[in-house]
Amino acid sequence: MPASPKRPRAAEPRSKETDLAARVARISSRLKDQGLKRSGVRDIVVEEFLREGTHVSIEQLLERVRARVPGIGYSTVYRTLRLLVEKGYAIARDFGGAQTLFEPADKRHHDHVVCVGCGQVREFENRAIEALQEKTARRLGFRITSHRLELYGLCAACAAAGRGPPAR
Amino acid sequence: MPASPKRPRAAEPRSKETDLAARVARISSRLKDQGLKRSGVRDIVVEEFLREGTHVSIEQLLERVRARVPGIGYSTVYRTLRLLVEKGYAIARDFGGAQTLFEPADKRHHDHVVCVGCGQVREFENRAIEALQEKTARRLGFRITSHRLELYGLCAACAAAGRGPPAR
DNA sequence: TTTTCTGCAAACCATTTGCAGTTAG
DNA sequence: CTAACTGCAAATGGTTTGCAGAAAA
Repeated sequence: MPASPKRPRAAEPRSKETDLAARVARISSRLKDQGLKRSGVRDIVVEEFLREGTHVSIEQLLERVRARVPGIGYSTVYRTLRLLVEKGYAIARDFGGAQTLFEPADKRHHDHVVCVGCGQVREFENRAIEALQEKTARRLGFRITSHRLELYGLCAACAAAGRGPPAR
Repeated sequence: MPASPKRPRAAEPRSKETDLAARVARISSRLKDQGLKRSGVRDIVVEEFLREGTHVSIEQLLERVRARVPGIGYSTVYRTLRLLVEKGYAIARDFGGAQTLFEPADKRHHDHVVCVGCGQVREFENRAIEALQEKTARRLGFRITSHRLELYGLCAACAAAGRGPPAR
């Protein structure tokens, strides 16, 4: 018989796309459980949002979605993202720029380093810092529910190029 | 002779007001050195801003200044605060609320704990956290120029009262 | 059918800016 | 006089909302 494609022994390796579709379906179905109606347009927004994976602006997202749903308007993207944030599927981040950036909520907790030269955002995680935050807050009588830690500076490339913050 | 008021032996204790006036004068004079013109209205805005000392919104500040300069408009306060920020006399903070809050820049560096129940903002300083931030950033190839650390949670009073974040 | 979703245009809201008159140097 | 300052009203720009028609349950 002709050589059939080898498959890795453990689990069928779901393709990125299959995986994406599954995540979209899961969210869509949970929303339906809450009385909302399924919508093709919304599914596409959610899919493109999840595909992006990190720190998208409404505008960037709109652009990507427009490629598939030419007539879609700003409001739908705004409304969908607000819904995702409300339901806990997305996190809204404000890094000081004009617009809000969004990222999927199903990632590990992390903080951000932002390059003031090129605007790139990198993530990091530091248990020691978190622990100190907790301790500090407790000392002040606060019970912390969330925090925000952002480091601003120049990435290696920008520092080498002598680039600085965008002209003011 | 009648008992004259005792004065502490070291230095004449400048009153809060005298001190305030001096700080205003110093800023005003430095601004003049840079080609700007002195202005009574601006001096008052600066004075009320410094008197407040922490985390004022434009609106709060406008209210205080209006008590002394009834006809003053929003734009003047906005322009003055922007000037103070540009020249390094004020720091603009965005704690997630609608409006920007301002605080004098001549304070020690510090971070903030914000109560999501009552909105109060407390300051703290933690060298250990700062050091870890530096180290973390360096590991990622970044040279940090500034950072932002905010802890959000409930203060003791709000926790006791079972208060939560403002109704959504 | 009934309710949610969607696109469009208008509304919002904090902040900025253009303009014409006022004031400091 | 000249350039900076001020109040006002209009403009900005990201985000939200009201409305009427389209689509899902």
